Amino acid sequence: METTLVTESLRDRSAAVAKALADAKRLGVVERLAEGERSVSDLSRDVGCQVPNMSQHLAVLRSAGIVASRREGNTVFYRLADPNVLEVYRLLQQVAR
Amino acid sequence: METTLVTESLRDRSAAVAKALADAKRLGVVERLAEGERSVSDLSRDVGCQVPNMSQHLAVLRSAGIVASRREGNTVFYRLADPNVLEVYRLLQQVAR
DNA sequence: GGACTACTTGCGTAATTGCGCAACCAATGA
DNA sequence: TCATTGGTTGCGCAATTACGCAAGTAGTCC
Repeated sequence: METTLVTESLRDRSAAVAKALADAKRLGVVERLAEGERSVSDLSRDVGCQVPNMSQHLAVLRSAGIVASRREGNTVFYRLADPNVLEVYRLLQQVAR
Repeated sequence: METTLVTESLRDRSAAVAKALADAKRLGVVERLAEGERSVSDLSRDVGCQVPNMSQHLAVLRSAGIVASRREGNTVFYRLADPNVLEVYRLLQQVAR
C-alpha cells in the first residue's frame, strides 16, 4: 500500500473508522474484545464465520486503529486498541434503538 | 424492498448507523447540521456535491434515523434527529486521531 | 527435516455503493 | 394554466466489499 498523499483530513479518517465499525460481525468482535483478549479462532467461532474471513475483518479493524494484536506462540491475540471504541459502540446503539 | 424478516438485531441496526456515518460527505452534513437546520441546497453547496447526490446522502442519513426533515414552502430543511450523533462523531474523531 | 496448528493472503464472484445525468414531483407566483 | 425554483427518484457505470476456497507463512513439537 502506498502512503496517502499529503494529509488525509480528520473527517476522512473518522469516516474510515465508522466504515470499519459498519458491519455486524465486526461489531460482534468489538463486543467480544470488550471482555478481553481473544484469539482469531475464538473470535471466528463466537461471531460465526470462517477463520480467513475473520482474519480479514480483523485486518480492517486493525488498519482503522480499532484493535491491536500480539502473538504468543502459534496464537495471535487481538484486543481493543482504544477504549473510546466502546463508547462509540454504546452511542451507536443509542441512536439505533 | 422487502420488509426484514422477524426482528433485525440491535447489532445490525448499530452497524447500519455506522454505515450511514461512514462517508466523509455525510460527516460534513453532520458538522453543518450541528449548527442548526440547513436546506438541501445549502448542504449541497457547503459539502461540495450536486443536489441529487446530496439528496441521496440525506436519504441514507434519514433512514438511519440520524437526520429528520421539515418542509417549508419549496424548501426542505434537515436537522439532526438525535443529539447522540454529535457525541458519536466526536468519539470517532478521537479514535481517528 | 516433517507434521501439525494457527493465521494470513490471494483470487474469483455476487452484491452494494457513490456519482453524474436525466426525468419526475411539489410548492409558489404570475 | 404555465413557468420557475427546490428536491427527489430512476438509471447506468465504476469502484468497493464480504465471502468462500485454495494456497502460503509462522511457530511448535517430534
